Amino acid sequence: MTIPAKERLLNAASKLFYQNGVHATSVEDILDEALVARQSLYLHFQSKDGLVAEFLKLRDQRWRESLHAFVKAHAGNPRQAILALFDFLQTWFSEPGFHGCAFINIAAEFSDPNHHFRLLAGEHKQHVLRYIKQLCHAAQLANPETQACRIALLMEGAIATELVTPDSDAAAQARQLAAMLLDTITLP
Amino acid sequence: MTIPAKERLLNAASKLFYQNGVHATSVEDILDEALVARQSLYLHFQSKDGLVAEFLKLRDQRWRESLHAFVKAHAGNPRQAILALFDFLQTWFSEPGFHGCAFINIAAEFSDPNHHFRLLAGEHKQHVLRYIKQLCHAAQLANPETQACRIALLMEGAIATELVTPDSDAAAQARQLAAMLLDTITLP
DNA sequence: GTTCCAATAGAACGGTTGTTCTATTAGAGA
DNA sequence: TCTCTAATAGAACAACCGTTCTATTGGAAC
Repeated sequence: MTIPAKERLLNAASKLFYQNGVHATSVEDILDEALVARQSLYLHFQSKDGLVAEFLKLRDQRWRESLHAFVKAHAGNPRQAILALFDFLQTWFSEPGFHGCAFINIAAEFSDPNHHFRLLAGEHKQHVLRYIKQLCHAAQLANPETQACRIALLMEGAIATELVTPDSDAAAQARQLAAMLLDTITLP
Repeated sequence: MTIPAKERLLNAASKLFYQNGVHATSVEDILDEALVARQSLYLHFQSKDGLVAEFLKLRDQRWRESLHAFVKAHAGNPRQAILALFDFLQTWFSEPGFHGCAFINIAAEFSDPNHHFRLLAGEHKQHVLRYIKQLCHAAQLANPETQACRIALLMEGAIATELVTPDSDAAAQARQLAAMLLDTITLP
């Protein structure tokens, strides 16, 4: 019935790490949010850093699952599937508490490219790119790998823009650019 | 001859804040980097936060000056001026110590959109966008304001992509997309 | 030479950080 | 009932945080 402490900890940490950043979130904050004893944290996780790593893995998993589900639900044809990526962004942006890409934010907070968190961020982006490549292949685009990189770049641009300029309708802007790209590619 | 303490402080703080983030940079770190006494910091700045604000203002000024100078030097015609934005990004990315956009990073570290740092970040992006709009007007593009937003989004996408995936040649990718956009706009 | 100001060194402040230790409690399975 | 496990409360830890205080130094302007 009651949610076990480990799960509550991970949920609380995920919320706070994403919302306020890793450095700005103290262990005390997490304990308060999760309503869990201090010792329980070190019983289930090695350290705060260990908890951060678990947060990133969970975030990667959940975010990509949401993306896949959304595209599957909103894709009539392969071309629409690619455009659905940007509709997904739009709904994501409108959610309360949106605070950009957790993995871009991690890269902003930790400068060493070889830091464990940074490697997890790189893996996340690789997984997303691989998925976009699948969609580009399915849409039978010319140079699908190149197009996938371009689509990914448009998504990154929308996410970053929405974070600093929330009233810019960045997802729709990026969607229009993607549509233009698809037209330019498929026409000749 | 010798650089005054205030300037050394601001330079050291700028380097460390940009490289490692605000939260990860301690006052002690700044003093060590600047070779300045502790009291001197509080003699020239109100607090660490005050120093952060000065860093952001200086960063905004210098970065935009570099951009303007580069475009002025590499722009044969108005269309080339727009593409030069992405050549500027490419040279920026190749500089040692590149660590993304300082203002995106600030937004990642501070969640409150009304925080002073966030407002400074918003102003920076507004200034850059205004400049891009000037270029789009000069190039006599249809719907220049809309095109400027798209160009800005492509730039954001390149910067974010380069941060997490340094081997992706993001600036060139974005430049190609911009060129396609300009062709699509100007042809009909 | 005296005054003035920028800059220095270094201790001290209260508060917070992540982590560990000790001891106790509640509930489920045997 | 006894045992095992998960979870709790709360003190304690050393280290670090941003900031302030006191006292001193060096050089330039007058």
